[in-house]
Amino acid sequence: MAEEMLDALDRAGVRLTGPRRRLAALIARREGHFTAADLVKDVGRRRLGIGRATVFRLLELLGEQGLLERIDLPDGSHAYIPCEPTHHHHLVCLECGTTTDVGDCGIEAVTREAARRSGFTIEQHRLELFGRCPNCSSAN
Amino acid sequence: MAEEMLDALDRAGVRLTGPRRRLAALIARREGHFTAADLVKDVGRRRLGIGRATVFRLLELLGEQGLLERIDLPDGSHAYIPCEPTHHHHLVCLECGTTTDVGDCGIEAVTREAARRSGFTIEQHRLELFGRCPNCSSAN
DNA sequence: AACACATATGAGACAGAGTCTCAATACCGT
DNA sequence: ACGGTATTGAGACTCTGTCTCATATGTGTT
Repeated sequence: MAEEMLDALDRAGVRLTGPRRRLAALIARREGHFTAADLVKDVGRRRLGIGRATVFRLLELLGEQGLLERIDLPDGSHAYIPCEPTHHHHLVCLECGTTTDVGDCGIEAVTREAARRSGFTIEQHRLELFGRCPNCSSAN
Repeated sequence: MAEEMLDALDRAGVRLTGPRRRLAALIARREGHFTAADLVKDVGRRRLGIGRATVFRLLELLGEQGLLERIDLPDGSHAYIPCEPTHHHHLVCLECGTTTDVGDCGIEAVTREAARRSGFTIEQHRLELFGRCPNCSSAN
């Protein structure tokens, strides 16, 4: 997972620096979504001495490579989810933060229908699903 | 439109104060989506002397009444759209900012399918469509 | 029409997210 | 090992949104 990110960065032609390796490791060991602030806190807790700006810069880089996607939580804050660089949507557990990807579940048909009704040309869409994961639903 | 908002506020049992009336008028004359900052700027330009906090407070109130919905633009910033208080989704023109509502276009089926595949219990979803409105598409 | 009091207001402090600058550092091809 | 360039950390800065609190303003009652 951390390897995967570093490979992608290498392929993108950026340098594999110490801070980037350490951050990749931190991200890899996270589960579910996390915010930039979470990462910054991790950095502080482990006294890695990595600056805030560097954290944001890596998040942006990984986003560009499609290895991380930024989602908008229901409360309006931003979070990141590690994921494959293919088009898909996210299912976020509101209780434990776990996320799962779901591929195309017929959303294409929905956007086509919306385009037909409105006359709009649709260029991008965002679908986010929130609920409870199997664990949290049953634990209840 | 401004009337509609004021009626709703009245029904909600809040006071119809001067600042609220003036803000409702400002919102009513806007087209498409707008940000809190846009409104604050309007207030400043017209020297209405309405505080920032009051603007945010009214946006929240109108949101609670379902007359305004907050959406997340692709760039991560927040905007508001005046709309009817029924469940629906938004189509946002990336060029001129116009928005249109689309009702249920089959999204229910999509969420059911995602729930089946993942085992999640889905509680809420957010679908936002971005593209170009008929005008902007033809103007090209 | 005036009252009484809860609600709303504006100003500005505050908190948090994210960006920018810049001098110092560290990667990496040669 | 070297040199040029990309990257870094620190901290200033901007922007969004929230909070506090003393003051002002609606509104139901009289």
